[in-house]
Amino acid sequence: MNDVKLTSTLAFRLGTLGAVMTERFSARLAAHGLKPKHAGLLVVLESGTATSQLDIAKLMNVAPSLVVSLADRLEELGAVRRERDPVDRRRQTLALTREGRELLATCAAAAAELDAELTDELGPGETEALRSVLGTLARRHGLPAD
Amino acid sequence: MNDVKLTSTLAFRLGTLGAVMTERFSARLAAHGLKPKHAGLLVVLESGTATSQLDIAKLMNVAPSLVVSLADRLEELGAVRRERDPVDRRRQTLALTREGRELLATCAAAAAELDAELTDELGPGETEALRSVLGTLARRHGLPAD
DNA sequence: TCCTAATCGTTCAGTTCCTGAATTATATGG
DNA sequence: CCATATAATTCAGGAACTGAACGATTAGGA
Repeated sequence: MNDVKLTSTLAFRLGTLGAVMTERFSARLAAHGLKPKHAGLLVVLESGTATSQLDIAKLMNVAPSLVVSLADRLEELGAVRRERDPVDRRRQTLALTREGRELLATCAAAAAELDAELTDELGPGETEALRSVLGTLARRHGLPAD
Repeated sequence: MNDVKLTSTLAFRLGTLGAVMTERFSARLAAHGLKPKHAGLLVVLESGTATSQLDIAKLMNVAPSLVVSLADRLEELGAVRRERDPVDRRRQTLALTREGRELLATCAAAAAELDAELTDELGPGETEALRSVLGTLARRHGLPAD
């Protein structure tokens, strides 16, 4: 019988820490009328990886119908423009507006504050190690990277 | 204007990776009739930090009514025994059974498998660095540690 | 050229997970 | 003892998400 402690497992700790972080992130975004997934959508748009709503849904691992409501909200805030693709008129193309880019920068600033809070009592070496490994994992597992 | 990329932020990456991990964890637990929060409750019980349902709720940052249903399920599986505290008969004391301990070990094994999967392409140094920093963060931020 | 099948966005009903308010049982302190 | 506080429970409801159905558009044969 393998005798591993659940709490000292990477999966468990990433899960718990991740939940804490997205909750804090969510609290900050609320002031701007956004939820974490809105920020996720903005990220996808900025990356240019996908513009049609279906592609975005696949990239975000989310139902297409959810992208609709996320996009509705962002359009409402003027962060995103919806345009029919003239080549294939079934497709809706989402484009970041200037306000959208600003909003994304605001989200990034909020996240940076959380980072500072999180690594408060960490040595600079530890912080850099964490940043580096998380970057590697993000790349290896198909998550949005730089 | 601060020019941080949201995707390269620790908060964002921990959130995303954490979501991926708990989803995978959830998928494995499903085979045993459990959800991640059930595992969380088992962890709390094993730690001995809290036995009354209200204390458990506080520790888990969750509504007391949720603990009721989590405990219901675990009792159903024979993983937990509910006993009225004879000193204060309002309190329900939750105690891990042998089956509960076994179930917890099963969860830990599943998480360990996920760890292996996650760190597949990481060097042993990186893996150890990650484990160490996450341990530190868990301790600093009041999350369950060993 | 039609006609059928596929694709995209959208709507909407339903599921899941969780919270907060009421309820019951018990304890505690003037 | 009585008023008030506390523990567990039940239950209605909210937030977030999914999946099925639909309308509009496109594509690919015969």
